[in-house]
Amino acid sequence: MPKTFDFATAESRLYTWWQDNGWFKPEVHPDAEPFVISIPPPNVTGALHNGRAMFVSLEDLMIRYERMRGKASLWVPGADHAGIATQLRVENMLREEGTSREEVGREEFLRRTWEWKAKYGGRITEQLRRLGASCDWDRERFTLDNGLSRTVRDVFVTLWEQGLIYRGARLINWSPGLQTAVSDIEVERVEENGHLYFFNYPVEGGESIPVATTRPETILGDTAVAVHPEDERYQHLIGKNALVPMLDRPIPIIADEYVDREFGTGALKITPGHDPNDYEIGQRHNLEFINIMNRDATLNENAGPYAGLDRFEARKKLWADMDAAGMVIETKPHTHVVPRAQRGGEIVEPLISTQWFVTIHPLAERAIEAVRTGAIKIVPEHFEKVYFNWMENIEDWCISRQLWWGHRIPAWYCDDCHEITVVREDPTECAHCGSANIHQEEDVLDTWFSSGLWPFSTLGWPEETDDFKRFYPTSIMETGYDILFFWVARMIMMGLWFTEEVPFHTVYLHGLVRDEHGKKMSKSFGNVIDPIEIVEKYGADALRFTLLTGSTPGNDMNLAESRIEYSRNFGNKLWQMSRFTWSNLEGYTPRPVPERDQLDLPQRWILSRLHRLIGSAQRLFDTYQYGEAGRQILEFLWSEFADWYVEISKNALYGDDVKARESTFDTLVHVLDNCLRLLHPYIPFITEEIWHYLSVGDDPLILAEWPQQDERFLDDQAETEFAILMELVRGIRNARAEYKVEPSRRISALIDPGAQNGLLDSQRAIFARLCNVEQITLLDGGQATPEKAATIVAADVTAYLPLADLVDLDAERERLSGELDDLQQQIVRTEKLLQNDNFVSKAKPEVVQRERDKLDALTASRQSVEERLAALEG
RNA sequence: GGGUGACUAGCUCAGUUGGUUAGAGCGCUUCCCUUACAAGGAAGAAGUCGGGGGUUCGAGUCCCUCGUCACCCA
Repeated sequence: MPKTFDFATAESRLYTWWQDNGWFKPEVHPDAEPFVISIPPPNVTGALHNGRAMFVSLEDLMIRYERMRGKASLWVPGADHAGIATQLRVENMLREEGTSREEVGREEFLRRTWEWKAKYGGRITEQLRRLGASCDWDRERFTLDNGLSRTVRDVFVTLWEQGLIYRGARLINWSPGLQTAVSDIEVERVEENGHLYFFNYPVEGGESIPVATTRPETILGDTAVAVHPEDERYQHLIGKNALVPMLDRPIPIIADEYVDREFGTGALKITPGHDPNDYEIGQRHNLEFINIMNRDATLNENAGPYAGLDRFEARKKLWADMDAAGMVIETKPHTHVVPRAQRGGEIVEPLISTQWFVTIHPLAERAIEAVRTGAIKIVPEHFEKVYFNWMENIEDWCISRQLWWGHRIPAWYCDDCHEITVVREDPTECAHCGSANIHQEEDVLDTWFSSGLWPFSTLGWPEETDDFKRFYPTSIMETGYDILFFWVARMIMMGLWFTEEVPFHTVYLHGLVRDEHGKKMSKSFGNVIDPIEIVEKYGADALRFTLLTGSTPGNDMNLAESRIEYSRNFGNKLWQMSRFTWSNLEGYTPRPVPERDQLDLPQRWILSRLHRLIGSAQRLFDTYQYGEAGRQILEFLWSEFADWYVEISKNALYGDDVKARESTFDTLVHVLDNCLRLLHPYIPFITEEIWHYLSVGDDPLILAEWPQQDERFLDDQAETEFAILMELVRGIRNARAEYKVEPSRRISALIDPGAQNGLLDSQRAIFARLCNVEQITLLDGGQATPEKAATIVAADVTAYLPLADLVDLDAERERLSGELDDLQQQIVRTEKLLQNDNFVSKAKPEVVQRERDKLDALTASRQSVEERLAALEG
């Protein structure tokens, strides 16, 4: 074995080997129960960021784990076409060429986009591979490929036929820059500094009413002024008409409880055509809906003299004109929430526009029910509340986008009878009047419409394919909580509606990856950690292990490079302990561990600890607590196996006792064997590589069986006894450090073993190895103890280190009395506890027993310390 | 305004769904290149678990309340 693991060459070599052998495919376990994950499809435009590294790590962990458990594990990979993002990308390219989308036309634009996709679309999947993603690449899908497009079309037509899709005018979010509608959840609300504009709204008959607004240009679209019904200030005005400034259009003054009397002036201008809240009020009061804006955010003819002006110019001009007319009261600085497009970032305008919508309530009801009944479980559980809260307040979904890149809506307008024809196969004539004068809808569907079908569309639905029959419903949907609404909710709705089954039984949500101090990673902050750079510097395993053990389900994670370094170090540690074992393996043929009575104490101890670990890991895996499980495996390997057992094993390995050597090998190999299996889902590359060197099994590790706890190895006695040895070793090391005994200096010890005579007699060699105590004399009571000695007490065992030249009696007395205080304190607490009848009668018996045992050990130690102190006084 | 979560060592986080002197990494102090490992080993310092109240024999863990900070939806 090389001195260190060369991840740079090993990773690609192993990945290719796994894949070429078909081990990523569910067919490796042809008849087994399936375990299926559909990948959250990344954008074709995308690059690997830490969020994606997180889902790859988690999903690959789940897939590898279930594969090792013998399931037919299938991870379906793919990408989505990302309508807006991709279109922007190609439009930029065209702009650089000096042309534009409009200039080249729809057909050529699409040709160019596919070309772009062919060239760059593979980058993201290449990056997923670098992390070790064991996807079945033969089943890779793309939301715009033929099969999936077929599914999308089928679903659209079916919903139309069921009357659940309609075309109509509603208030939507319009992105003037992108020139398309976007859905509510594609809009980000950002708190920004703006102004609150106060002015006097003229009222017929010469009066006026003070009103405040953050967007003065919308005044031109006002169709009412509202006050609170109980607001005394404005009672007399209710029912009168106000006059829209500069337009003199009369609008009613109405009363509505929505109005907040405390905010601004307590009177609210109502613009139902350009504000979601006003839209509702407008519906309640049957107000007029006026649209004052064009698609490019200039004002239209409804804005009178301001028509043609850009929205922000209009704001200035109108305000100046109102000022000149004496209506302005004042402007104040004001922070308010501004809606911005998630892609592009410019201010989104709510406006009324004719779009395609899905009537969502019938779908949502089933989706709520599925989670309510537990047919779908969300991990962590508290997201179920978030889910319900959103689902119960859901609004119809605007699914049309004024883009070219996407699934074109399969609807044809008739130029003669003006009816709409929605069909599965491209029509040649109007379904209503038979006219051939028809033209197809220009709009495409929201990308999330196709993503919502992902778990079943990727498996071939609506065809009853073999894959669909075998692998649907899928098992777990693992993704970030930030797309619970965008995506997960929609998959649940669509899945239930169309397949009449839940698309997955569990939703596992991970948190966001932030920088070291919890700030969002962004290019402008310069705090982005690029996962590919990390993989190149530390290896994919280090990144995976950090992401997997550094987070708990649903919680955000702060990623620090020091953490990744530590994971890399752990990999190295694992490599080194394996290399140690490997280097001693010559001539050894692996075989099962001997029966317990053939094992020595350290072996019994480490095997007991190992099998406790396996049990604990299983419990954690069963409850999706992969992070905690990974941390425990590391903790075991590093601070129990390497620090104690590997050191102790050297006694046997370098000794002459052949039987002892062999059972030591058995133990070392057994522990590593099991831990490599446990760790494989976390750090697949290094574990597979070590597995080869140790040649413990014929199969590759990726197909090895997941470890099971063997209760025969659980050994309380060995753990208790070994704990005494550990305490003594630590005590001796501590005394050596305090008295500044040179590390290389071999010393001797006199030990009063109390009731542990056999234990200490048989384990003398441990002290030589672990704390350089070469010669041990066991006292049987009568002998005198050396005066100038450091004393170490563990339970009823007392060790004396005669260090005549170094031990200062005053210091020693101080050390011991400190220890005595400590013991005394604990004894008092434990005694009090045990004297409490309530505790003894109500606590679980094993808890009470544990306290009793503890008290015994403490009391024994106290006695030893007291005796020693007395001797030193004398 | 409605909802969700967080608050534990100087920093970043764990803590098995109540069991008894709270754990890790980084950082800090001291020592050690001992033939698996300096990407390492040994010893150590460091926390009234945000404040207050309650339930319980027992609370970092459950309940109430207050505070601060995030995020989501209006």
